[in-house]
Amino acid sequence: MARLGDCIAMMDEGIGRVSQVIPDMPAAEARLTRLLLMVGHTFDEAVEQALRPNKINHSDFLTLMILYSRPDGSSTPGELCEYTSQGATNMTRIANALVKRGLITRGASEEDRRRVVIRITPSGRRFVQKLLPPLFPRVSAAFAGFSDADKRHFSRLLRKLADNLDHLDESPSPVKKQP
Amino acid sequence: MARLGDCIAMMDEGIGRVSQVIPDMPAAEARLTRLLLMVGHTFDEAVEQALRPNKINHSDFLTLMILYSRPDGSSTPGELCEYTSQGATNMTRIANALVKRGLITRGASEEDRRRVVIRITPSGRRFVQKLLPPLFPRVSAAFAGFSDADKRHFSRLLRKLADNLDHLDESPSPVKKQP
DNA sequence: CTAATTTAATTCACTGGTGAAATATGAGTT
DNA sequence: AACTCATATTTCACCAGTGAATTAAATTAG
Repeated sequence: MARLGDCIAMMDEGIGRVSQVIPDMPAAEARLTRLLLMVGHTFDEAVEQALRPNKINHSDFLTLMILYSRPDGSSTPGELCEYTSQGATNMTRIANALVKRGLITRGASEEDRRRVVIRITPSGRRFVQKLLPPLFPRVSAAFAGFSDADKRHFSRLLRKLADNLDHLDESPSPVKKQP
Repeated sequence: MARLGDCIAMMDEGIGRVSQVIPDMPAAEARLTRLLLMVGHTFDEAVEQALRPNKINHSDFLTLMILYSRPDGSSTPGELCEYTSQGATNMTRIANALVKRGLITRGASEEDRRRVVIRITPSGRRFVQKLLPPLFPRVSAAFAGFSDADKRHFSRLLRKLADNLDHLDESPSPVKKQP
């Protein structure tokens, strides 16, 4: 597989050429978008690869981590869908897989019988505690050479992007409401 | 679907709680990793959504864009795999789809008859030229509020991350080779 | 020159994820 | 209470992407 640096160099040149043919393209923003997508995708792959020895995939792991991080260790499919950005369909599959491995339990809710309550098991907690520490060195290595200021800036810029994305579809011309 | 800002808030709290149980976790880096993955994923979705009216998906579009950006408008499946981070299997499917729509042609290479030469067609070029401009406002909007310095910093940090990722698996302890 | 190895692309079987429809419960209205 | 309407989850059919095996051509070794 090509190194990411080579892909980026190639993308830089490509956008340079395209922006000569189509001059009103926002080339700087297009570069940043491609850059973000490429780095994000590679990060994703790296996580998937790090999890593979544990025979768990990223979305199953993320779901389990959310349960682990909850004070009461429980949630519902609907809520997990929201926070994992997964569709309900896929959450059913994820829950099936985690139940089969004994990492979570699935039970009916008392208050609202449409709801299903998902809860991490002791075995699930042990699994997380065993799985996490080996990931730490790679997580740290990914940000090697980042100063504290770099980390703050990066965090700020990503959060700003998130905010922009949240408002992308509302008010294409955000004229202030007339009072 | 939950707003990204809510997912981020929830992630922040979750990592806070987990890092109390597992104190040697690199919490700042874990936060940045999750942030990057979440924003990257949402960007991906936004692109996919913007492309949907044109009945083309992200990887098919990316492949076509690479061809479009080439001076000679041609490449090979192997090369496209490298630069799109797609497997060869999937590139076969992508090429099939684009050929069927008449956006590219597929022919045998003269020099190396194992190779297949893929070339964008005039119709493919028109398709790209028609498709791109409507994307520009959203691309710009995603980076609303980014100063030029912000963009430079963001670019620098992403490229640094890319470089780190390229070296993640080589030399976990980068001791200089003994001469 | 022939045999063994490597490289490029494809095919096949499978995993992961999505949209639309089905099922079941809860909530609001008259 | 009976009738909508909305919500939560699951099922079904399909699209997208991957690893292993296959085919064919080029390269290297003997």
